[in-house]
This record gives sequence, C-alpha cells and structure tokens, in this order.
Amino acid sequence: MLPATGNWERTKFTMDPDMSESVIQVFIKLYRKGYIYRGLRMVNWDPQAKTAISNEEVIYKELKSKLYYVKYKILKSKKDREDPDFITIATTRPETILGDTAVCVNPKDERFRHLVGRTVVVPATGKGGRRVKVIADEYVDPEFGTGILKITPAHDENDYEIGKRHDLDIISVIDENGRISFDKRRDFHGKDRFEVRKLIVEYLKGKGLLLKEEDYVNKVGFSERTDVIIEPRLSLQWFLRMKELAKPALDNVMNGEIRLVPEKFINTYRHWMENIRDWCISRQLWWGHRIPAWYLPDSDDYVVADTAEEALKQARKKTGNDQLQIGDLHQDEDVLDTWFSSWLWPISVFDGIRRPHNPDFEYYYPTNDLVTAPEILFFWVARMIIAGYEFAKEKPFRNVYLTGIVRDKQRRKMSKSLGNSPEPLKLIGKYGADGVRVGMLLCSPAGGDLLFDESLTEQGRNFGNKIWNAFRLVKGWTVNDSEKQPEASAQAVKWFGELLNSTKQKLEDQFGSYRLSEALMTVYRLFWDEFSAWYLEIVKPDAGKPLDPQTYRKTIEYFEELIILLHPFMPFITEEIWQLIRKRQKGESIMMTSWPDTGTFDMKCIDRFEKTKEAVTQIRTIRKNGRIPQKKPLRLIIKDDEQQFDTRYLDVLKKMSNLSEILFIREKPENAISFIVGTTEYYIPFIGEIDLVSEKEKIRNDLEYARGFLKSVMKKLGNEQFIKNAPEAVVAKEKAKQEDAEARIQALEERLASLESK
RNA sequence: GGGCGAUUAGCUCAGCUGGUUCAGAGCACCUGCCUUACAAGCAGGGGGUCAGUGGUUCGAAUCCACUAUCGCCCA
Repeated sequence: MLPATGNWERTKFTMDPDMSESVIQVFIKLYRKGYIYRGLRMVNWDPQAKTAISNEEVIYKELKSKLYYVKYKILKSKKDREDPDFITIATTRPETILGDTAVCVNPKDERFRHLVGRTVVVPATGKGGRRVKVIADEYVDPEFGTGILKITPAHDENDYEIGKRHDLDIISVIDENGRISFDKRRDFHGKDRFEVRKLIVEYLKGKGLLLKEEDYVNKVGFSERTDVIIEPRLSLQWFLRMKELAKPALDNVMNGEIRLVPEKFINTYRHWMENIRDWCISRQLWWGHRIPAWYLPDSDDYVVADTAEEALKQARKKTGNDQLQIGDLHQDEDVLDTWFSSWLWPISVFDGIRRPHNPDFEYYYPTNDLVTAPEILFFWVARMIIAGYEFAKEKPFRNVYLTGIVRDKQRRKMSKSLGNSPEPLKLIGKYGADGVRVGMLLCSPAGGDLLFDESLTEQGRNFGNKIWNAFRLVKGWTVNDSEKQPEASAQAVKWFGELLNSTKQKLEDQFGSYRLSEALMTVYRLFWDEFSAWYLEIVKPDAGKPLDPQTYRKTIEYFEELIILLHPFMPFITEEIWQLIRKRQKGESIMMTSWPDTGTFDMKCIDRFEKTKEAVTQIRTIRKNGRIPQKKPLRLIIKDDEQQFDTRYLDVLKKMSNLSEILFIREKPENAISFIVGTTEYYIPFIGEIDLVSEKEKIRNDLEYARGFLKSVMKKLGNEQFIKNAPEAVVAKEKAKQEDAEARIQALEERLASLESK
C-alpha cells in the first residue's frame, strides 16, 4: 500500500461517544449564545420517498415540455386609460400559478417600467382572483419568454429569494405527496401536480387566458432514489448564524496567521467569508448526530438539552407542568450536517471541547499542516478555522496545503460512478508502491489538478529500477586499501559534494513553498542525471579493477544521503537500500534518520564542472557525427595558455571522452574539428575526412546566432534610457555579455576563414 | 446569475521581485548503440509568434485593459 506514518493508537470517528458528546455540547453552547435558530429553506423534496435529498442526489435531465403564455388581468387605473387590459407571462409550470404572490419585471426594461407597482389578478385563484403587485427585480431576464416573470415563493428557489427581497407572501399549494393543496372546494385540490397542470391549462383555455403554447426543452431535476421529479419545497430547518463567527477566521487568513497554499485560494476564501450565509445545519437523514431539541406536547415550542432527562427538567420549568413525562416530549427527527461534527475535528480529536486545556490538547493544538482538497475549502477548512477561534481561541493549524483533484486524461474527475479511477492495487502490482507514489507526485503541482496517466507510474517504476541498478553497481565494487585515488575521482568527489549541498538548499526552498512535484523532479535529476550519469561513470573503475578506499567511502556516503532525500517519495526501496548499504542495528530504520543539513557550497566549482560536461558532450557529438567509435581514443587540443587554464578537471574530461592526450597551443591547428565552450576553443584533429560543408554550416549558424545576440545587447547598451534607468548590476551584466559575444564572434570568424581558405 | 482562476513544445507543467545565452523541465518523438549496473537502459538530436489585440516601461512570457477559449466554486 501507499504508506503513511499514522499513529494508529489514536484513531477516531466523529460518531464515537466522546466525539458525539462534544458535538452536542457545541450545539447547546451556540444555541445558548443565540446563534442557532429555526427558519425556512427551500429543499429538494422527493414526493414519493417523502424526504429531502441533497443537491448531489438530484439528477438533471433534459425534458421536452411546453412554455405556456398566460394572460394576467391588469386592474384599471384611473390615471391611464390607455393601459393594456392584460400582461402576458410565460411559464413551464402553470400549476404553480395558484401560489403566485407577485409578477416581476426587470427594472431596466423600458417596456414594462410603467407597470411596476400596479396590481394584477392571478388567474384560476377563485372568485375575484388573488390580487398581486407588479414588482421590479434584477433577476428577471428581459430576453426570456415575455420578459415578465410570475413569482411563486413557496415552490421555486429563485422565486423564494425574490420573495424575501420584496417581502412577498408565501403561499404553499403543493403538499408532501406532490398533490395540489388549494381551496378544498375546487377541482384542483388533492390531485397530483402534473394532473393539475393539464386541468389548469384547460381552465385557462376555457377562459381565454391562454395565449399560446410553445415546445420547450428544459432541465428538470429527478430524484436519484425514486426517479420522480423533484419538487422544491419550503421546510423548517435549523440554522447557525455565521456573521460574527466568521470574522476572526477571515481576519487571520488575511493577516497571514494562517497560510493557504497556493495563495490564489485566499481570494476565494475571502469572498466566501465576506458574503457568508447562515449555515443550514439540519439534515433529513437516518444517521448522524440527532439534533438535541425536544418539542413540547402539541407545540412547535421546544427545549434544547444534552439528555432527555435534562430536556424534561427544562420542559417542566418552561410549561410549569410538573406532570410532564419524557414520553410527552418529542425529539426533533433531523440530524446534524456531517460537517457540524467535522469542523470540531482538530479540537475534539484531543478532547479539547469536553476537557479544555488537557495535556494532549495543549501539546498538539495547533498543528502545522493540513493537507486537503480545494473543493472542501469552504465546507471543512473554513469551518475548522471558525471553530478553532470560537472554541479554542486559537487557529487549528498554520498552513493549509490544497492538493489538486485527481482527474483522468480527459480532465474528468475520478469517480466510482464513472468508473474511471484506476484500481490502486492493480497499479501497485504492476509498477510497485513506490512507482505509483512517484507517478502521483510527479503530477501534483500545488493546487493544480492531477491529470493521472499510467505512463507516470511507469516512469516511477523505471526510476526505482535505476536506483536499484546503481546500488548493485556500487555494492559490486571491490576495495583495495593500497589503491591510490585517481585525480578524476578526487575531483568528482569534490564536485558532487558541492552539488549535493546546493541541491539540498534548492530542495529546502521547494519543500518550504510546497512545490512537491518540483522537489521530486529535483531529486530525480540529481540521482539520475548527475549521480548516475556523471559521478558514478567518473569514479567507476575499469572492469574487474578495485576501487580506492577514499572514493568508496564518499560514494557510500553520498548514496546514503541521496536515498534519505528520496525517502519521502519512495519509502520502500530507500528503506531496503538503507538497510543494505551499511551494517545496521536491529530496529534501526531510515524513517528515524534525520534530514541531512544543508551545508555551504562552492558555486564556482559547480560551474567549472558544467563547462567540463559541455566539452564532453561536444566531443561525443563529434564522435557520433563522424562515426568515430567510443573505444577509439582521440587527441584534444585546447587553444589557450596552460598556465592560465584551470586544469583541475582535465582528468575527468580525459576519462569521460576517452582522450589519449590533451595539448595546449597558441595557434589554431590545421585539419581539425572545433567547438567552443564559453570563450575557449577546442579542437579534435580529424581522423579521415572532415565534412567541410557541414562544419562550415554549423559555424555559420553559430555566428548568425551570436551576431543577433550581440545586436540585441548593443541595442540595450546604446539606449540612453537604459543606461540611465536600469540598475548598475544589470548594465554591468550587459557589458559582460557584449565582451563574451564579441570574443565568440571573433573566434568563429577566424575559424570560418581558415576553413574557407581550403 | 455572482465570484475566482487558467491559456507557455505533441502531452503534463515550471518560469517566484519585469533584466544572465530566457523561452525551460519531464514524458513522448527522431537517430545511433544489446559499451562488462541498468534496453524499465546508454549516447546524441529536433520541436514553441509564451491564446489574440492594445497599453505601461529603457526593457514584458512576467504588470494593466479588452477579446476569445477553458475550468472551478457558490447560487
């Protein structure tokens, strides 16, 4: 399995008795503070299952339906006799006309502005009809239908919001079974909502109030459980007032006390917290923490208490009725939103709600890092922060690292229902746990989505293989104590030590800023490109020959440090190698080693080595182009003064390029292939024919590039504004660039001229 | 509808405070190699008008505005 180092003695579940007790205590505390209240909310009602369901359980399907154009009579005003007699609204749900309490237009809509404030008659609402006002609200889309919307606050989410804004009456006309409940004396009452739709349409036709019907396709929500059409329905729910609670949680993220990574989420967080709505904490589910409210007999009045006995005490007091029994009280059926227990997690897991300042809590709270998904930043993270300040008077954690969401290559979220998630055990079987882990981490840029692709886990497996093979190589070496350390090895040891330190510093930065995929790539390249491809190749003795003790000792040291750096990404293979690379005591583990310190390093040494690598690469290219086998030794000529030249890495160059000798000369040699590293010219005396044409072509290309580069540098330096405004260091750099480029161009020109003369 | 963000190589992404030869990495691709750790490998190589337009600046992938496309959260 993908490992995590958890403390399995401290497993907790929010439904455990102690955890539940904390939840109930918090409810009571907030209730006493006046933060919890009951109020109306529009829910997704399943009329067959007779339950509210969550948004996630509503499946939207496109449905062929009709848009009905219905005429509402306008009451005549005395002022304006030119008024039309009717206005026309368009609706897909004529049965809800019975619950209309307003008609609404967009305030910017010139066509209807003069109608605002006037009274219209809602059709089919009985004798005389219900009289409602024409109101104006930005919500109305003038382009849709007739530009006039009927408002049914009891049966439409948006209408309900408009109703709240304009203080409209709420008239419920559909019951819990989906049947119309309106004016018992009339035909509509007690019939199903869809049957009534037909009846109302017939009725309107009969009265001449139906202008027309249009075919229309709209999205309608269906219950995932029963597949019946969802009915938006107002119901009484429990709410938590959030405004006061949210303030410290907002402030302490804004002032950096709590850090969100990546930072872009702060904007989202702030927007949400500044516009926070009250939290609907009740759910109509069959499991969860039951709301600790008991209703008095035949009443909507209730008491809030942690036990039934306590509730009874309070109820007796409240009613003044000492004869009241527990059986007379009725506990609320609803349970609390699961987040209402999760938000306490950082506190309740150390029992900090029931026993504030207990030693565990004092020791562990607040913690350092929370790692979680951005999709629950609001649901969970923000609420944990709120709870932290409210109940512990302190932040729950310092840093929040928001991971990406794992998606497939088509950017779809991985989900059980889509069946597009990979089977982890299968993947592990194929690529190993370390391989899968590396694959996942390689595609985990902070906050970005993870586009999971099996080729990444394959890359991870290959990396593991590489590490193992490098280990086999090193372990296969024999050491001879009397063997002298070759100069190339001594220089490689020095160089890799510097590189290791500089890389550790880079890693420090990357971990510090939570750039995990970059940190992994840094170690990956350090091990593969630098350690395996360069260091090991340099120190590797010829076949069958022993190694000197100094080089061996340092190599083991480096290897050990490398696997410690790799351990967070590849726990298994690194543990295995760690156990084998030296003698270990029983019970020792790489998990308990400490992270290596970042030492100082000599950047000049690293740079010089890079130049050497470049020369090696150039020679390899010459070999390849000239089809000169690696086994054939070559001579190298350096056009420089040997006294001036840094000769430290010449042995490295010799070994890696298979050179028989290295000569220094002042004059450029004849009949040789050249290359330039930095500003130094190198020559390989040719063997066989030099391809003059392609050699010249290459030099011309280099020249063209160098001249273009010089031109851009000169343009900057020739610009007075640049000299005046740019910082001195930047100007100095440009001047250095100029010199380098000029030297390079001169060398290339000379070389080209000498070839041209042939 | 409200808010937030993204657009850089075939793919996935870096590029942080505008200034190194800055246009990068990994994978994929092409060429040559079964070279005594590793073909799950080694060596070499090609590939991008930094979404578009305009602006700020001595200087823009980087800052600003608009346009286009895409995504996320909330309703």
